[in-house]
Amino acid sequence: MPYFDVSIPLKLKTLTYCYDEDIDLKGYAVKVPLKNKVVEGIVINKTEKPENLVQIREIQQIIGKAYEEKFIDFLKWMSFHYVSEIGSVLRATFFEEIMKILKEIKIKKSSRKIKESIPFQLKDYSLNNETLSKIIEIATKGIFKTFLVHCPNFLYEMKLMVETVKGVSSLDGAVLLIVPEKRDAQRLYSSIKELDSRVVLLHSEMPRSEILYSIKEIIENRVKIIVGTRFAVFAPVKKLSLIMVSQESQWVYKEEQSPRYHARDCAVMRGFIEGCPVILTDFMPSTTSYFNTLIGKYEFIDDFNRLKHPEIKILRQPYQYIFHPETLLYLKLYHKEGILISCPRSGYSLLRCGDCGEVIKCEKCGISMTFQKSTKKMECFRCGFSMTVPELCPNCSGVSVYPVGVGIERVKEELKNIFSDKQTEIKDIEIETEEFQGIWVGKPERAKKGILSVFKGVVVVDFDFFFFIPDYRILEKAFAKVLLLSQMIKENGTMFIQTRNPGNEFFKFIRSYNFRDFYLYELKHRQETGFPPFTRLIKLAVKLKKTASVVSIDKIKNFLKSKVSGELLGPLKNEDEFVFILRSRDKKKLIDELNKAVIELNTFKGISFKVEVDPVNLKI
DNA sequence: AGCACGCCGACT
DNA sequence: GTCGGCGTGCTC
Repeated sequence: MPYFDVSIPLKLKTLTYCYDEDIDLKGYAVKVPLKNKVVEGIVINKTEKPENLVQIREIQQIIGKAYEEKFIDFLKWMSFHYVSEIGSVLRATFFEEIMKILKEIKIKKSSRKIKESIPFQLKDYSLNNETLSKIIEIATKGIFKTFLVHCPNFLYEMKLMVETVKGVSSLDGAVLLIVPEKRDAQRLYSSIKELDSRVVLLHSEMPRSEILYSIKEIIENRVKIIVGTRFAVFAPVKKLSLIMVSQESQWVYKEEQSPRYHARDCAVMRGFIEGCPVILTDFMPSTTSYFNTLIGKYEFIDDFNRLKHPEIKILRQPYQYIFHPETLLYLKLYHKEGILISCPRSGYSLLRCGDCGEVIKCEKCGISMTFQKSTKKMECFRCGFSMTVPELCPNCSGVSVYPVGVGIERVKEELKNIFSDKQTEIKDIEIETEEFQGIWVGKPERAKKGILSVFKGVVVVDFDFFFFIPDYRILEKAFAKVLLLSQMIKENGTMFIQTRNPGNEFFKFIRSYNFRDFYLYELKHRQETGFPPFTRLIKLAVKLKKTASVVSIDKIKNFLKSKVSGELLGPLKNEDEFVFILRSRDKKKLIDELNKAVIELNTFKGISFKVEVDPVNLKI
C-alpha cells in the first residue's frame, strides 16, 4: 500500500497516512483522521512505510489539487530554511482561502470596493531603456536569474515596475510585484489598474473576504499582475513570468510571527524553484544584496545616476549652538523657499552629568531619556516612563547636569531667537501638506519615500545619534535615511549634515554618493566583526515549563554546543525565556545542524522554543 | 477522598 | 488547534 506524508496546518510535523490507490498526490488536499477528529491537510510527498509505527491510518478523502508541485518544494525549503514545522508554513500560505475555493464554498460577492488610491505620478521619469529591455528579455527567456537594480529613488522603482508590466504583458505567466507597505501596494495597484484590469491586490490589512476574492481570481487564472506586501510572495499563481521586489533592503519584509520568513529571500528562492527571473530594486540596496552581486549571485545594474542628486555638505556640529555658521547663513537666505530640519528626537535634549559623563537613562529600559524644558520633566520614549529632572546625577550624585544632544523643542527655541521677526513660520513636518515653504522641523522617520523635490534644503542636526544605535546594519540604514532626505530636495538645493565627527570615513562616501566604496568599507568591517553576510545569525529562545525541574538551561546549552558548530552566545534571560544567539561562518551547515538539533530538542521534556533565522534585531 | 482546573504533550 | 492525562490544590 502506498504511503504519503501529509502536512496539517498546525504546529506539527508531517504525518504519514496510507491510501489504497497508487497515484501521485503531491500537492493534493486530503481529509485525514487525527486523534478522534477528521482534519484537512496537504500531501507533501509519497513516502515509504515508517518502520517504527505500528498503526498507520488511512486518507479518508481526496478533496482536489490545492498546490502546484513546485510550490510544495518552495514550502519545503521554507520549512527547512526557517527551521519551522511545515504545518506552520502552510498556515502562512493562503491555505484557508485555497481550501474554500477548492470546496466551492460559495463566496459571497463582497462589495469589492477597493478604496481607490492616487496613482503614482510617473510621467516625468525617464527610465534607462537598457535596464528595461534587459528585464523583459530575461523574462521572455523564462529562466531564473536575480538582478539588483540600484535606482535613484522610490518613484523610479515604481516606474520600472509599471513599465516592466507593460513590456511583459504578452508573456504566458503572471508578474508578482512586492512592495514594503500597504499604502505603496494600494498606489501601485491603482497605477497598474489604469493600464491593465487583470490585476489584484494582496496586503494583510485587507478584509479576509477581499483576500479570498484575490486568491480566487489568481487560482482561476484571470490574473496577470499581483501587487502586494510581503505575504504576496505566497500567491498561488500557476505560472510566474517575473518577480519584482522594491525597497529590498527594508526590514518590514521580515515576518514577526512564525515562520519568520524574509519576503525578499523567499522571492529569490521562489524564482529559483519556479524558474523565473527576480528583480530586486532599491535606492540604498542592502549590503548583503550588494555582496551577492560581488560574488556573482546577482547581477548589478546601476541606474542611480539617472537623476541628479543634491550636493551634500558635512559640517561640524557646534556644541553651544545648534547650527553651524554655514547652515545658519543658508537658513537665513533660503528659509522662504522651504527648509526641513531633521532632528533625532522630540523634547529639548538629553541630560548629561558633568562629573561622571553619563547620560541620564531610563531606570526601566535603560535607554537615554529626553528632557522637556517646558515641563521640566524627563521622558522615556520607548516605555513612556516619566519623572521630574533629578537634582543629583542618579549615577554618581554629581551636581552639574547639563543638556547634550538636540531635540525638536531645542531647535524651535533657537530658531525663534534667530528669526525674531515673527513672520517666519516654524512648523512641525506634516507629510499630508501640499506646500513646503518656510521652516519645518521633524524627526527623520517622518521622511516619506513618495515625497520628492519639495524643499530648497535639508539640515540634519546631531547626526551622531545614529552611531549610538547598537545594530550591525546601522551604517547602511543611516545612509538610506540621508538619501531619503536628500530626495526631498529640489534641484540646485543643498543638504547639510551636522556631526561632531566630520572626519569619520563614512561621510566621505555619503558626500560623494560613493556606494561602491561604502559597501567595500562596510563589508570589510562586517567580515572582521563576524556579521552577515559573512556569517548567519540565528536566535533561539527557550522556555522552561514549570515541570521542567529535570532539565536545566545549562543542559540545553551543552546540548546545543555539542550539536551546532560555530559560536553559541547566551543565554540571556528575558522574562521567562532564555535567549541564545547562534552564529557561524558556514551558513548552510548552521541551518542543517540546527534542523537536526531541533528534532532532538523536541524530545526534551518540559521545554518549548522558538527559532528566528536572520533575526531583525539581536536585542533580547 | 473527590473533583475542578490548568498545564503539557501528542497527534500518523 | 484540540483533546486527554495527570498533578495540584481546594472543599465537602
